[in-house]
Amino acid sequence: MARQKVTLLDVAQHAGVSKWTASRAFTEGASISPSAKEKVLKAAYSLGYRPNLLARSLTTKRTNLIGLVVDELQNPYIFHVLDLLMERLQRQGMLSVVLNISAQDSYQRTIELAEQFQVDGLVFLGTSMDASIQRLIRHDPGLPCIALFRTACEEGVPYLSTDDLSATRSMAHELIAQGKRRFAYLAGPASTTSVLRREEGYLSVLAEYGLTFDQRWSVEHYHRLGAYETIKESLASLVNPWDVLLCENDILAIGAIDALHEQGMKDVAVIGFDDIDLSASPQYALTTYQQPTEQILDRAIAYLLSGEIGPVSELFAGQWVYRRSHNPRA
Amino acid sequence: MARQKVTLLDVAQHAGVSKWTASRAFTEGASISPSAKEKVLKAAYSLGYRPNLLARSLTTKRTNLIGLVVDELQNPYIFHVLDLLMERLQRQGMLSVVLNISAQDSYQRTIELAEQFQVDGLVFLGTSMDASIQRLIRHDPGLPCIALFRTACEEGVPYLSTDDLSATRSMAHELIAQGKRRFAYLAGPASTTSVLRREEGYLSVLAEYGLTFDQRWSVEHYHRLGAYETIKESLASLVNPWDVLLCENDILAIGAIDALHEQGMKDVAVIGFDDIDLSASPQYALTTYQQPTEQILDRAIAYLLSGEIGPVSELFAGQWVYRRSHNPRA
DNA sequence: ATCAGTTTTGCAACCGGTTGCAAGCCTATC
DNA sequence: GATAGGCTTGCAACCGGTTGCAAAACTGAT
Repeated sequence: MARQKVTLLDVAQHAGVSKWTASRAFTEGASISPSAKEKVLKAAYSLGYRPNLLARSLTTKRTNLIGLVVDELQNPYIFHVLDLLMERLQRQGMLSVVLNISAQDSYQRTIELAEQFQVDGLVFLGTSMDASIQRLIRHDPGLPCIALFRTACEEGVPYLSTDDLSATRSMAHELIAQGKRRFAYLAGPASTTSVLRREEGYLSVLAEYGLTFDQRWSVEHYHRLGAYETIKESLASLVNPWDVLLCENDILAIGAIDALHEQGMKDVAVIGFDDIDLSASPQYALTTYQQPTEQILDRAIAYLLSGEIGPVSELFAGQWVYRRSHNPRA
Repeated sequence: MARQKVTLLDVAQHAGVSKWTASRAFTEGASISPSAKEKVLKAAYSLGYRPNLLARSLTTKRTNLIGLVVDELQNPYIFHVLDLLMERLQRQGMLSVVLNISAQDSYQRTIELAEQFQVDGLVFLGTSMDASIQRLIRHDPGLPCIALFRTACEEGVPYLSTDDLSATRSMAHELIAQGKRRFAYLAGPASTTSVLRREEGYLSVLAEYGLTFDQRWSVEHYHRLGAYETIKESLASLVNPWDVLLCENDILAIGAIDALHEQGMKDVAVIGFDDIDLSASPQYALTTYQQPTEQILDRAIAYLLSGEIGPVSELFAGQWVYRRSHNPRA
């Protein structure tokens, strides 16, 4: 009935050594004779000993726990990243605790919770962040924090992200070169849109040609249905359609395509961002920007593990993936 | 620089009381005078004190950590469940650590890892399970374990799941009543298929009519692309198509529909299972079984929190959601 | 003012490990 | 055969909390 019945002391007694010697058997590079080590390990195995990592963390100050702060888990891309990140951390011997902001009332509370669990690092995954982050940094200067997949960032928190601005600018140039002139933009929730620079990228190029968005919507969640309904409603009262519908990310683009196809409007170009799995489906065949996910995750994990403070806050380049949606008549 | 700079002792000194009194200020229902409690709380606030939950767990034996063991995180439905579960646990003051079997070599190692982190409970999410689970149960009899969304289960581990068998049997009857006779079945990975009873449900009814599957495939992952390719390949050499394509879950059905539509085969009925968000899209309009997700999660959380050993291992009923795909010609 | 009864508080011990230190042992060298 | 030096080991103390117990303080009634 008693949880964690078998403790280090049990192992030590079973092996006929002191608990300190037993402890050393589990510490790599500790000074212990091969024979003692073998005795301890054998005793541990036969007793089914599981070291209590939490007790250990009390003295070592390392918990091997990384806090993953998420917000919009509706977005399939973020979910995919979460999966990859958790798996990689686990391969490095770390475990992830997931902190959902929407389950707590605020950032403040979420971070407090993470601190209480003594996480070794904190990753902000595609979330907006308010000023209370600052407080965290003050409290715990040794805690590596990093924000992923968001460009703008509060001072003090490094970020790793895609170069949204360059990506969208280059696409805008391309579309204009193809003769497109009437653009619409479908944005996500305001809090997140503000930390991406995709809209900015498109707009800045349009401005060079004296253009702007004919229409612009913002949906409350990164969710297919919201995008679908927004575009459907918009189409009902539309006189002449735009040439291109630019979307903040793929899941919105997919909802938009649902609405367009339902109305039989097959010649509006649709552009996404993320390159989620579904975008490759022949139903959608979405032209989109493939984020440099692996690169960003590799960099993030290196940062978390080494605690190295090197040149953080980098932008990485992905690439445009051209599918049918940007040129639907072809 | 020192992590966790401010400790309970600091707070106590700042408040002018002993650390034991300070400790009591944070324990609900402990015997402490209102004035002392106020002093401590004020000191804690001004110092930015964060109780070390891991240190606490040493004596209390509760970590408020729940291990979530996952396997196939490709499956959007499982991902959705994971999200819901994590959020609900967090609202109850518990945090989730996610353990991915594929990151560890085996179940054995995965469970060891969970034990080392002293989780208060273990949830197996839509995973297959081998006999090593037994060993876990032996080691730690007080640890609540529960398997979700899988019907068959090893002895000793309770499960909560959908009544797959009844669901698929009723659909089979219905389809046969509609005159369908030629069936095909698209299964997922063998390890998981075996713990679901969907195929069994369909087959058992077909057998009553002297029927069986004309064709049956198994794809290695619950992934759109695998299903798409399997069906696409199959269609290439197909002489006359089946009436109904039964799929183990929605994401496979969606891949299958991609392949069917691409070949212009619009009159094969497709049936899914799960009712993921995308199934409601007009592109797919998939007829599928809506799992009783909320019920199962409520029950699971009650079990984990209360440790109650009551009547576990229940099956819950969902409902069929009829959309275009089961009757595409209409 | 006294005393019993009830809070409130301080203390020691403990949870399951780790680590610096000093003592013990072994080996090697002269 | 003595001694220096390196390994191994036991010990005390500690990490940041909690808890049972007993002393202390307060309360109110006599």
